[in-house]
Amino acid sequence: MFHSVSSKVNFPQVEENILNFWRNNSVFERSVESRRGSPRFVLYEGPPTANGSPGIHHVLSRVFKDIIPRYKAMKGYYTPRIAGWDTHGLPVELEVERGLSFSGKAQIEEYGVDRFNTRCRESVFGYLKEWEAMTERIAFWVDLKHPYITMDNKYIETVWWAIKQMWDKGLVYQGYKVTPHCPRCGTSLSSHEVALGYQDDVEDPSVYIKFKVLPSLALESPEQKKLNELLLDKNKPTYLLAWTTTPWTLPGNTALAVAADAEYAVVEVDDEYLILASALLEQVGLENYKVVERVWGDDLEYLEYEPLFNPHRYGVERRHMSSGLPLQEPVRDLTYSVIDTGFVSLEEGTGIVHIAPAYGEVDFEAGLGKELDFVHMVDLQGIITGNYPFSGKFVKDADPLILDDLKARGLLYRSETIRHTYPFCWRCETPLLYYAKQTWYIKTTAVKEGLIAGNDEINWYPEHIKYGRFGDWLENNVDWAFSRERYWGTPLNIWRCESCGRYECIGSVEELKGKTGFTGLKEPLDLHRPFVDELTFDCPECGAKMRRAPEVIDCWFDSGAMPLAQWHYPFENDTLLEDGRFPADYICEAVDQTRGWFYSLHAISTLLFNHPCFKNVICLGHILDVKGEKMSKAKGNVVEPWAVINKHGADALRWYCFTASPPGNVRRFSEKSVAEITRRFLLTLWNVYSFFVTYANIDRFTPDAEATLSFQSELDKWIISELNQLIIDVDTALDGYNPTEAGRKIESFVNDLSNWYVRRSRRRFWKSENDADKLSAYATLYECLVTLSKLLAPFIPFLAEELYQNLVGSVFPEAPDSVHLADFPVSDVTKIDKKLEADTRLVMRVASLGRAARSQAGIKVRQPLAHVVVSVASSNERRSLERLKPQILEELNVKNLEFIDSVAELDKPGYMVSSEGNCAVAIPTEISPELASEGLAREVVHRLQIMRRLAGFDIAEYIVTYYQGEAYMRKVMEDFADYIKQETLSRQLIEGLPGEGAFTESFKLGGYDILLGVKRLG
RNA sequence: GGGCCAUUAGCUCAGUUGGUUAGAGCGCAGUCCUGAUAAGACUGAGGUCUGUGGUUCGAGCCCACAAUGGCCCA
Repeated sequence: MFHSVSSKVNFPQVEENILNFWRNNSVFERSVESRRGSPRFVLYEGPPTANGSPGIHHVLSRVFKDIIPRYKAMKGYYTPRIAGWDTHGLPVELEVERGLSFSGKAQIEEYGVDRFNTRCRESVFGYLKEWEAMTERIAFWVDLKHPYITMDNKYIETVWWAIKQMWDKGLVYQGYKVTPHCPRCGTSLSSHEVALGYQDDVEDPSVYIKFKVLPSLALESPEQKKLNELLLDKNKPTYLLAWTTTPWTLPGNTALAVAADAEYAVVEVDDEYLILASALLEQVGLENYKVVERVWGDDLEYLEYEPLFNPHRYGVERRHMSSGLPLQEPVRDLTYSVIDTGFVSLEEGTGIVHIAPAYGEVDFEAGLGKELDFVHMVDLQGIITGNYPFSGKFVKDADPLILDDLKARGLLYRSETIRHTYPFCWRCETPLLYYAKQTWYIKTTAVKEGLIAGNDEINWYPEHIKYGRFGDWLENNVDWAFSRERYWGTPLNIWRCESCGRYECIGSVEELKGKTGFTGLKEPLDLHRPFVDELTFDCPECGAKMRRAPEVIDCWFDSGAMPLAQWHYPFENDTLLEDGRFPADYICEAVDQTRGWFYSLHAISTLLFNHPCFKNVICLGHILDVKGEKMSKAKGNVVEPWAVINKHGADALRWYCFTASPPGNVRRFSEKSVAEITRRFLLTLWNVYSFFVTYANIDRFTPDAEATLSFQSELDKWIISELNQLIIDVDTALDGYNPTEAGRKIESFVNDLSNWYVRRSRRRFWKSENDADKLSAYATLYECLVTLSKLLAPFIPFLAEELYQNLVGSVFPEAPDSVHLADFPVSDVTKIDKKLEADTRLVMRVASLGRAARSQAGIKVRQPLAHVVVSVASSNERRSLERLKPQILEELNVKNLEFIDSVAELDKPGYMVSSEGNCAVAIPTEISPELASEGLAREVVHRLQIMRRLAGFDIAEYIVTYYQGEAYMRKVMEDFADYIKQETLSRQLIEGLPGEGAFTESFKLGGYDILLGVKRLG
């Protein structure tokens, strides 16, 4: 006996019970261990940070991470899955800073790095319990008891090892480079972080500045000489007109750039001359002034001008951009010159570009190329240094003061504002400053070819990411700025000699401890700041003290090193690269990880081994709200996963994730869709299951593993054929990392099973004799349900388990006690009959048309008709229908099936035709008295069935039926007595008043009055 | 400014290598069926397949350009 199954079901409750079963019986662990020794299938879990509640998008990625390993396990692979937690980085620090109401690094230092990092350490697991609960509840099977954690000493040590490998290959360098810098967080941002924070429509100054040109002796060409004559005119000074949107960089100006091959005009404006590109005269509004001279850009080269702010006058250092940036002596009458560069735009501005090497990437490059001066007058907090009138101000606040100063000196030609796109810090929304400073880099550009070649071997789903978003990113690779001037992170493992400046990279704790003069160690060892900062040793060159560089490393490096660091490679598990644990077969994250984790994994793996570390990747689209807008706390449109799970269950949410839309697309999430999934799919499946169990128990059906289904009807053969085809389809789709297609195929099968197989087989299940046909029906439906439970196990592990345990567990004690320990079904291709499948589709079509004809004629299906007339495209189809004739007769409640050659023959009085394409079906509209009586008998049966249910009788319970009515009705009751008795499980039909305790009702059927009563037997 | 993705019924989505009259589910209106009943069937309304060109005997599908939305980059 199966345990009884109500058609009413509370999925979340069923799921909770199954969770308990899995927990109490270590089913996950056993599902892994039972396949030990088989080939491995490796999933890398991209570590989330548990310092906030998991969102619906985390559910999406976690169920996609789950389904493939579950499938592979059932296919026999050994597939341990290790959880991981990302614990370092700016997001964590910012969360802690927020909690402490800090506004910058100074407060952290004051508070103490020790205490601050302790807070970070606590914060990263603030929501661990909730993450673990959610992970378990949605049945993401992963080993939560032994996770890798990026802040563990062992994890850090592997990261150190990895950096040391790169160091030894000469791939780590310290560059004086302009990087996007967040003045609030006090650190550089990597290019992928910058990408997160662009804002449109930012209002900034748009100003035109005049740079006073000085006469020169060095000018030689005729044009230059003419120019010089103008410059010698003491009454009319000459200015180069330049344009900028960042006035605060003007004190750092050390050159002006022109385009050598562009034409420039000298315009006489009132009592001064202005120089700018001819092409931009109109745009700047100078087209109506007199052009006194036209020259080429290269004539302007080497022209000297007065700096707007002589750095020496304002107490700011001036360095020279030759090797080592040597400090320059004060010069009273400092001049700068015009240079030619390739990047001067003639689309906007003036065609003369202000160059401040400290504050722009191209400016810096130009500075290196032309050996310009380097003037840096802003500190790391974005505050102007020196003794300018605007010193001490934040750069953006200094902008208007700088402009006032220039205006007072007559050097501001025009001041406006523009709206453009500007990058902001993705965490704290402070405008980023492009800022020259020393940063540690990994020379990823050295392995660019390897990155691209490695990508060729990776399967991306969807495919377009491969050579689209990811491929483009690799093609445009720049070196990885991987150091951060922060506190909570893997400390950079580079030590520097205080005296001679020698650097050394340390690759392990052992190596560090073995250094001559090593000191500062406190037990227990904690590799984090500030303790690691205390670890010093002697410089092997000069004997002075070696101190650690103050930076920590980008947390993306942490997570990207997980293939090795989760195993503490190479300090432990040194066979990792050969024993199948590397590379991963599968990873899965959302599309924002293209430049995040996907990249850091790929880069580190390529740098170390010149080999990709993942073979297949599903790249998920983002989840939007029901209106297609991004979910955000501010908008209040964030969907809380627990609410959905508690109401509809995890399986419903999982099935939604897999089948609702292609995984790579953006998806609009609504709870309504999950509710629809439940109705459309889960309840349909449940109803079939409940139907089966109800009747199987009545008939004491016991499946026999050895039995051959030799008595199968055409209907049975058909659904078994569809089932075996389904196994192939699902297997193929999952093997190709396409759960969506696989799930949709299952949906379609369940629909056929419910709405054709079960509907057409119902009478076979409730007829009284236990004959071969009935057994065949049970065995067939049983096989479908058991196979479905296995096919569905990776998708909806709870419901699959419920089906399996009841259908298999209660009958076959020797079978695995969980569907997740079972093997994936194998298709028996000999049972696939394509002809029968096509023929059955045709029958369905004819039945559908027949019902349509009945509907149009207004004749109930309950009313039997003499025949149905069908016209089909070919004699083949006619033969097919002949073969499956019983299905049509029963479905349409007709006595006979007739064929005609052409639709035209049907178009006559007395018939109602319905057609589609080459197929037409007609029913007679005349009903003989005999058929009318039979129809009435069926009507009586129908009413009695409803009464049985209303009276609360059991499905299999026998009753006595009473009736009283007009003569015609009495005759119907007598003529069809056997039929009525059989259908309604009535032992007797008694004419007369219903007995004591009977449930009675009276009806008017076909115009005749009748009183009916039903009563339990004794 | 550049790149990628999407755009098919009110909503969510299918739509094979280009080939009859573009489909499903939900929702809506109506009818039916029902011992799976918190299901099911049928009918109806609802589509210029985002637009404009092009290739072709034939385009929802291929090409070009554009629009809208989303994402990424500068």
